[in-house]
Amino acid sequence: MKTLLLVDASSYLYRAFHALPDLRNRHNEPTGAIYGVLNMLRRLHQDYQADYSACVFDAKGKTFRDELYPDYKGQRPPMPPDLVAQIEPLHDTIRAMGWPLLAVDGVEADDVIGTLARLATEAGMRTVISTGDKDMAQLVNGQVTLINTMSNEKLDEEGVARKFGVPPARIVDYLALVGDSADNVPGVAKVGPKTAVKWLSQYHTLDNLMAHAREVGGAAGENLRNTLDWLPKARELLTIRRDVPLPVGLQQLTAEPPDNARLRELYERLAFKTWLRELPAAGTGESAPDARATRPDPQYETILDERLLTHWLTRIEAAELVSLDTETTGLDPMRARLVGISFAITPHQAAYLPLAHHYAGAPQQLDFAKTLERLKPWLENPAKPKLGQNLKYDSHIFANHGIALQGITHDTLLQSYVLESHKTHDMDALAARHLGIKTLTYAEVAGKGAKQIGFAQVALDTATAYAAEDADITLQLHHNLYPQISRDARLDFIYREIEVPVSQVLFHVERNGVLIDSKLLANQSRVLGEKMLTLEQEAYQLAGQPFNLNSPKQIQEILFGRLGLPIKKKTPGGAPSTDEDVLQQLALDYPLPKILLDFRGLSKLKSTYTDKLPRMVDPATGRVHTSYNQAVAVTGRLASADPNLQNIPVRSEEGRHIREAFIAPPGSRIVSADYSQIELRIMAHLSGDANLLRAFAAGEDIHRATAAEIFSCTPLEVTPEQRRYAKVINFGLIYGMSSFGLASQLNIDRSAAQAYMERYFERYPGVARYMEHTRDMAKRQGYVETVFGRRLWLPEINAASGPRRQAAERAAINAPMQGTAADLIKLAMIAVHRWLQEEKMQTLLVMQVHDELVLEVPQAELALVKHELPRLMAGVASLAVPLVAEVGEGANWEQAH
DNA sequence: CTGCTAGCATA
DNA sequence: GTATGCTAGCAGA
Repeated sequence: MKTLLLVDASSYLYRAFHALPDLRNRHNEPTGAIYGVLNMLRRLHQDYQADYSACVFDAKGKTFRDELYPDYKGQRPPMPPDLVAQIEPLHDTIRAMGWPLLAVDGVEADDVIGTLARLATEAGMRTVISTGDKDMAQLVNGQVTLINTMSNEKLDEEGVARKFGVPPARIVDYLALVGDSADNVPGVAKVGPKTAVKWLSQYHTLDNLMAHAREVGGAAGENLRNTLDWLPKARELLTIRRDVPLPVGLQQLTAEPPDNARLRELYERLAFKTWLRELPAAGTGESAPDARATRPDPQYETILDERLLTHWLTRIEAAELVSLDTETTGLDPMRARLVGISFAITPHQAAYLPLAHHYAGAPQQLDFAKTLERLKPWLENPAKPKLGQNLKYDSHIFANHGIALQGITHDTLLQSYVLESHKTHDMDALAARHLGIKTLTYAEVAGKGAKQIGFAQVALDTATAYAAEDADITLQLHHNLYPQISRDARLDFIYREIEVPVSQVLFHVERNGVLIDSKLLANQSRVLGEKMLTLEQEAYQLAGQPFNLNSPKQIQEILFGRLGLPIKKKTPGGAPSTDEDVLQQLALDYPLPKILLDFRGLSKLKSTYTDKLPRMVDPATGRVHTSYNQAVAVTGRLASADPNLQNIPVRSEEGRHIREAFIAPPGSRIVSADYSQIELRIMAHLSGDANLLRAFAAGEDIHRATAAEIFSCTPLEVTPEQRRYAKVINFGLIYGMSSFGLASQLNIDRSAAQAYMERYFERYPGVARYMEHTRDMAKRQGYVETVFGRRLWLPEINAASGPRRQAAERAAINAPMQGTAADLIKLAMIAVHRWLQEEKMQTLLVMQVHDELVLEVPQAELALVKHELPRLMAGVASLAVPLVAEVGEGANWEQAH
């Protein structure tokens, strides 16, 4: 008779987490629960030589029980972050051990086990279920037994009857009467095991007991009669399903041989030293004491002759996926030149192709131009899949040499970002985190600081060790990370349909650059400088001495020391603050603060923008090329740097002049389109609030509509002041604001702010519910999601520190809205870029500013773009509210608004 | 030369 | 109250 071994891993996970000491590895990551579950699996593996086996986990997602009974598992506290953190590595290890692992979305582990046990019984197999959960007793029959690996208790039919007092077939009836506090399913009040067993032995079944409920005496009988409506539902909740659809059949539940290399990596990372020693050492057959020796020696070669180049080219051409990395002369993507290229096709094997190393005694290298020509067809072939770490950068490098890199299929930077946007994604960190490998750092091969040398000056053997490792590690990371993405359809969408394609779009946007009127900015700099000089003199007069108006420290000495002005607030460092808010308050009573405010405003404009932007013009293209960081913002937004084009002034009159310097070349115009009220619309969609949805559907002025609700008047009666209040409240909601924050923003007292917020939530109850729900989800699972399934992790959501936790709660409220907006505009960028390419248009996408796209449009395409752009932007998704994009056009960015 | 703080520009 | 990046000043190399 064949045996199926089923492990109710989720039930052990919790128990191991609470039962075992807080073990940690050297990165201070928790490992105790992993250890406990693995230990149990190893024992089971020894005790039962099963023909088929599966380790079953609960998967995420609501199940039919949540639908049936919203309070299901309601009392259960959210999973502690230290436990959440252990799930991934545990899954990885179990897979590496060769166990079939099942986690079926929307189905609890119990139901997966119930269904498999039925299938096995029908196939004439014996089933052993390893569980710590008494509910499973209902599955026991002549062929199905339970084993509690922690207490070593075994239960067959007789054992169940002995332990519970009822046979397996009556366990569900028994549980319905007694209730299950762990799942928050109530039973009959005052009825415990004793009464339940007594009733069931007298009436045999729950149905029969209910039919004769009238006859049952005592207070418990009364309670029984009061619970008659509930009991069938309780029974349904507690009944383990045996008929759920499963993605695999019994035949697939055969153990694989262990992947010892992977186990070695995992045990090293988890610091399970004993088990590590038990592993057969790679190749040598002897045990390996330390981390380095346990991995196969990587084979890295340097390509210096035609024969080896041909060999690698042949392999690359045939490979399903090639990991690729460039080494360059610098970090500026528009200007850096190629020094060498590395490739990897299988883990632990890689090659470095040096092309431009220049140092005394450098070996002869293959001809730069000829070699690139040989590589070019493969590099430019979209049908040859490529993998890299931030291939947007490598695309620029190749573009600098006239090569258009195509076939970008995977990017580990983006994989890590999609999985864990809140962490860092540099390769050294990824290798340490996911592979337990300490990689060579750039500083180790090229030095740091002033003494750093260019990569072209790095000796070839060192260069090979570094460059080949990068390609190799990237490949290994891909094997580790991508499976984690692909098993979740929504994450896979974010990665494949948003991040990977948008990276290509950003490459083009960066390369396009934007035209700047440097003369205009120089003029503005001169004017600003003159004004600043005047203000400076006035400030010296008022202070009675000269001082540096750019130094908060000196300002603080003058204002609060020499002049004795009142201190309004302190900086986090404890010094008296001189920020805008403080100076504005002081300006009401004193002249100097106003001067300082004006000076600061001008100084910021001059140093950050009018002086800086002309210096950022690329001499080769005559344009400014920003660089979009696609993997820093935890919410999914882009970040622009070198220079930052996402914080060009717009609010002040002088500031807006700077936008006049963002121009189009003769014959073209600047077109800008921005999403209208995107985050509030997303809030309406996410919350489903009827009132908010209606206002957007009707195309109302949303702040006016809000004001009308809060102040109980018609929209027409709303005063400008009331509308301003409503606008502050609407924005505050997006930021997860408290009444305290609202009060300080509106300069009103806290109780008034509280009253406004209460009034708001009265009028928009769906929004209130949504905020509650979001906080709750964040605490439960440690992350929140955008509409498209991007995960936004909140590591501090269950922090012990009150302020930190509250900050995380506010971030949790904001993240789905900011993140969904980011998803939408990324989709829009992809759609717009695709359209421009397909139609072979001359129009260039030149900037993205969170909810706005800026394009440079030749006169001939102007009408078409102005018509199509807002349509494409509005059409990327259909939410419960209409998306609206507003388009403008002008000779410069300022006019286009 | 590097790293930190304060302050401030945007969505 | 959310999310970023950049500047100047300043302290310790």
